[in-house]
Amino acid sequence: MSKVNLKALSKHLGLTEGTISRAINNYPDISAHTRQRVMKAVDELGYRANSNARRLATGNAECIGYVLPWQMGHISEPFLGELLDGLTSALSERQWDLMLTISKSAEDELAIISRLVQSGRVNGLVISRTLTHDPRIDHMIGLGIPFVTHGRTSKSDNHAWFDIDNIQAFKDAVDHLVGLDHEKIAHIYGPQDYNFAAQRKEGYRQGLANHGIALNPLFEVQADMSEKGGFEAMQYLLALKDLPTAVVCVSDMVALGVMKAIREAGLTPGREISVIGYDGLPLGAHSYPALTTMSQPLQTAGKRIGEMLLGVIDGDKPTDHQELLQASLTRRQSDGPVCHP
Amino acid sequence: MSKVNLKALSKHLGLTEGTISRAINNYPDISAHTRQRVMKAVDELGYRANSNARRLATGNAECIGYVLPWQMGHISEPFLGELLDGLTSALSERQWDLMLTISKSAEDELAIISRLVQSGRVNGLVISRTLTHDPRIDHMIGLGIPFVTHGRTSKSDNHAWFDIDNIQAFKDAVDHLVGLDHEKIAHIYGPQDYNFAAQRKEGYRQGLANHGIALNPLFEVQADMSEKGGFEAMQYLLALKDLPTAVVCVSDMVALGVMKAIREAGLTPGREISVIGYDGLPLGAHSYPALTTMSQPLQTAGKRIGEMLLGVIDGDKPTDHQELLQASLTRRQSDGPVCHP
DNA sequence: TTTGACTCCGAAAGCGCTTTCGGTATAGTT
DNA sequence: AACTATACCGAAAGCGCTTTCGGAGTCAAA
Repeated sequence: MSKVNLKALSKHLGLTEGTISRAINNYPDISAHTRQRVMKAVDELGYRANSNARRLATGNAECIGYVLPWQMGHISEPFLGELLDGLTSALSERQWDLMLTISKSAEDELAIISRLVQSGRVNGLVISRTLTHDPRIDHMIGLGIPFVTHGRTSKSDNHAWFDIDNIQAFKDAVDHLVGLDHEKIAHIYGPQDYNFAAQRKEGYRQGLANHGIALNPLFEVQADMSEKGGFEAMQYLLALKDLPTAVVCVSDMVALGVMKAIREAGLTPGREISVIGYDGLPLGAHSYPALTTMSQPLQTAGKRIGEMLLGVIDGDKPTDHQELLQASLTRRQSDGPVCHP
Repeated sequence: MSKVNLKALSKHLGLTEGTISRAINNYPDISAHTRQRVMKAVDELGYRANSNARRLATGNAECIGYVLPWQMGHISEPFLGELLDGLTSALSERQWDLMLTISKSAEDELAIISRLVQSGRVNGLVISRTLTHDPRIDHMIGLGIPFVTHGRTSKSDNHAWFDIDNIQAFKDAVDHLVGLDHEKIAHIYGPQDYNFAAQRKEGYRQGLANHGIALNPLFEVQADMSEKGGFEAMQYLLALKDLPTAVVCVSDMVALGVMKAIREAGLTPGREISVIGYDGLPLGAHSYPALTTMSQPLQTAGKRIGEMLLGVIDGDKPTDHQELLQASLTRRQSDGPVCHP
């Protein structure tokens, strides 16, 4: 079975390749009768336009790229699936493709972006895990490629982004704990070059300040974004003379490690020490105890990001596509009132 | 800044486009001197070949597709990240791309495969979560596209695949439990149209048979591949008059739900009822209690699959790329000797 | 000097599609 | 009846690259 291309169709129908192309692409200068004939032949012969030829002729890749940071294979697990699901569903309506790349280093990442863009492989990009000062953004602006970031940076006024209100989320978490009479509230935060980690820490501090609670420097401890990181950070906290009665964690994964450390110290999360996570992973419902967490609307994030990017590619002003969503408290069993021994 | 393409380079260097192309692509009929000149200009002008033109001319997409089953956004989270990481790292050596698609239904999935292949977007495919009778395989064979499956089917002799020895893994799990004097061993299995789920159930049964333990039909219960599924399945088991003393689960996620059900029944996983999972997720180390599990070598799976696919695309016999790896027991705290009250 | 063998590059034909432009047939006007 | 307008399709250029082929030079061997 030889390739069924326009030439074959042309021979089969006795029409020019150009005419067939216009018929398929709904040009107005094709009669209804001819268009039907063409479509029938397309079905029968199983014709499908060669993407690469089409892309070359139109200069449109019909494809967007998602560049994942290196070392994110682990920390991203929670939202990677959801995000990809949303992204592809947004793209599928136009039959566009999603190209996925994973960088091995920061420089590598810029190189990948250049390659993707300059070789015409994609006409839009999505990046995640934005840094407070993110070189990727200037790089993409310099390349003139449409893009949407998942997360803001310290100055995100001039491009499209999707983000969760991290500051508010952690203020809310602190509010909730204060409402349970907690005052000795610790925070396990992530690497501060990640903007979301910086924002969450800021939200924690603002939350304390709102209630006139003085910041205890010993109660702020940094951790890797993993269960192990949380476990080790909590061990540090547990070694303090004056223990916190609550801990807000930068992520659910970290919180799981935190709870393990608490259990191993012979204490019970949610009783002696309350724990609040962030992400709202379904997983947290089955930990011990079930994790109270700030849930972010991940299911829609990917889809919205995809739609926003398509909008920017279509020529919308990037600044018209900036969306801030709120997280919400999902209360389970890892929080409780202060335990007065 | 106008586009820097071969024509621009040609004008700049006073060489023909064809000559420049051959110089860049290391044709032997280009003098060292000329090649240096060309490479220098390439660097200076920042030339990068247009992928779509190149793909059209060569008929090579330099891209492979990974088609994820619908509804897998959830169940795949554990290995999705790892697998993608491995896949892309295998591809990056050749500068190939990875195209990701997520189907919305089974028919949709076949349609996506057809589209990707017939439009020349990819020259190879990877599929995961193979079914016992998997229509995708015949479909891909019919299309004549190189592919590698992650997981076998009931008859996988004629194509390339990568798989874990599920039967052996679950025999090993049963062996381990029998070694701890367990006899009343239950199995929570996944949907049997998934081949891996069928294999694991078979391994469980063989394990019992090897030790002369009669199969108790009440001890086999099906669950969705999620924490929730495991939770509900275990609730069913806990309602039996004669409780099992151990449960082997089709996956770690299921096992987490199982342990929660056990805890809520006032029992302790690893004491009254041992629990063994499958996957070896790092996450399991921080559950309560830490989950004993059969670990599969996920870190290399993606990379091997990528390498195998490239081999098949290069013309290797698909049957030369079949790889079966063994899982290994990662013992933590959710298993223990039989508890005689 | 002629011949042969190389070396190196130019010329040109594609890859399969899109899109503009122009031309013929038909319909609609006066 | 002649003229303008409209509907519809053919012709051809072009997207940017690859690859084959042949030919002009060079050099050594005969």
